[in-house]
Amino acid sequence: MKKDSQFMTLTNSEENYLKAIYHLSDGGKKGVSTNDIASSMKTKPASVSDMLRKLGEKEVINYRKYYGVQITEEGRNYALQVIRKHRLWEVFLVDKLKFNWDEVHEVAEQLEHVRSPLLTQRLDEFLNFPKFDPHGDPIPDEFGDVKARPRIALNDMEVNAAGQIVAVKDSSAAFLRYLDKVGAYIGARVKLLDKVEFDGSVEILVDQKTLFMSKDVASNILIVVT
Amino acid sequence: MKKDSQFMTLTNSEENYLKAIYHLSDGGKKGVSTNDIASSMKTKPASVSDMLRKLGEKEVINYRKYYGVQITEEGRNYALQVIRKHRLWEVFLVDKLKFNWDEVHEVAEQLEHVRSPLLTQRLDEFLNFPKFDPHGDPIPDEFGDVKARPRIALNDMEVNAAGQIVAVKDSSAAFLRYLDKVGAYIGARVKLLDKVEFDGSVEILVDQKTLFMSKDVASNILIVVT
DNA sequence: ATTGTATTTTAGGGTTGGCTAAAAAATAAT
DNA sequence: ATTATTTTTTAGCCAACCCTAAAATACAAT
Repeated sequence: MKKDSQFMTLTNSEENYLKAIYHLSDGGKKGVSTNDIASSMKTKPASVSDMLRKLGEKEVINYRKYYGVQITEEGRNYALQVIRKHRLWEVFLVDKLKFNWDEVHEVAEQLEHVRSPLLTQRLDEFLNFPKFDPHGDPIPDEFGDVKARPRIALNDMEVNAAGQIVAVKDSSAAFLRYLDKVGAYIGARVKLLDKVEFDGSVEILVDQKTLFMSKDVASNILIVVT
Repeated sequence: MKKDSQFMTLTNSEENYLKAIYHLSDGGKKGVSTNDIASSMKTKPASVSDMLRKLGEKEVINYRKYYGVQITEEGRNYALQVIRKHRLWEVFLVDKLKFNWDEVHEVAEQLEHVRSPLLTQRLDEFLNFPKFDPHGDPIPDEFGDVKARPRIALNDMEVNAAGQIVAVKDSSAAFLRYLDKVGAYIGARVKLLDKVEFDGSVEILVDQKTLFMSKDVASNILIVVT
């Protein structure tokens, strides 16, 4: 049952699953597991299996029973349009309605499902074609293209600048263990409190704690300043 | 099963039914029929019966089988809040996103169901607490109170002013037949094209046609200028 | 008052999306 | 390699909301 992606419509629930699958695969083309989807959506694996069958029939994912799923080209485009709407609404809520950046998620989860291409286009225009949302995440354009986020090494941040950890250069087990121990996981928000001239080490605030980090370590952590 | 109206939540579908019932009863306290609800919602009477039972259990309507339904105090308040959201979004779409006034309904039908008291409040603020929507309908405030629309007789309109027929003073059958014949039903949009000094008669545009109307007739038609 | 018509409700069924419990398949452990 | 464990799927059930067909009730007409 092939439907052209231009005219296909998914239910809100299907859109939410697709979004979750998109986020869990995150660039990497490896499959996503049923359990991961279930826990990220706060639902049960049995419900996920059911939904994967449906999404597979609609060809927005490739589904092989007992193995993970991969999102298809159509699926990715569809997901990106939902994400586009979500992030545009977040910008609206923060910039125009004076919401705090941590109050917007739940409301945007509802607004992202409103179906009106004209609305999305006009909202984009009204907000002056923003490229990033209030969390620093990029807003896909109408074709699904995203602007690469300008990423810098943690030790290249300005003092008092804040941002989000988006990647690490060194991915040795020891390094990742260290990051995990101090709470510096991918996605964590960090603030650079001070730079030590002498050895280039930095004092940062991460996961509600302040700590010192050597220049060596800091230079391997990539940040998006927001 | 009594639920306090402050904390009760209805599904989107239940909200739509309640809104339809509210609009069909329109001030008058007489009951609304199952068939009327069905045709106004483009659904079948059997589906309506089912829903009425549910809405009755939730005490937003008084339901007696085989007789009409009446909306309760709680129901009316709930409906007014949905209508409030609908009309605020219409103002947003027209004033901020440059939609035409006849393009907004479908989108507002979706936006009216977004659940976030903070969003509604901030939107109201952002729009500068509008009292009427782009169609001239009043926007209930957070307590459900609506500002009475300033209504004037058709022949008291300014030349080139446009508005909507909201009521008639004379409701004799002959008069109503005449109105029906010329397409001047309640809710119709009219534009006053010219006034004849000599006899006080008016030239108007209604239902895509221009016609002359005596002062006597025009003075019995009440308009809200928009 | 009885009959006929229109309205409304009930009965039964379909779809979507969730659940639990049990079966099946894949993966890990010995 | 076989067994144990984890993961995933199937089977069966429930609730919301819609439908059609048939039964029940109300209303109108004689």
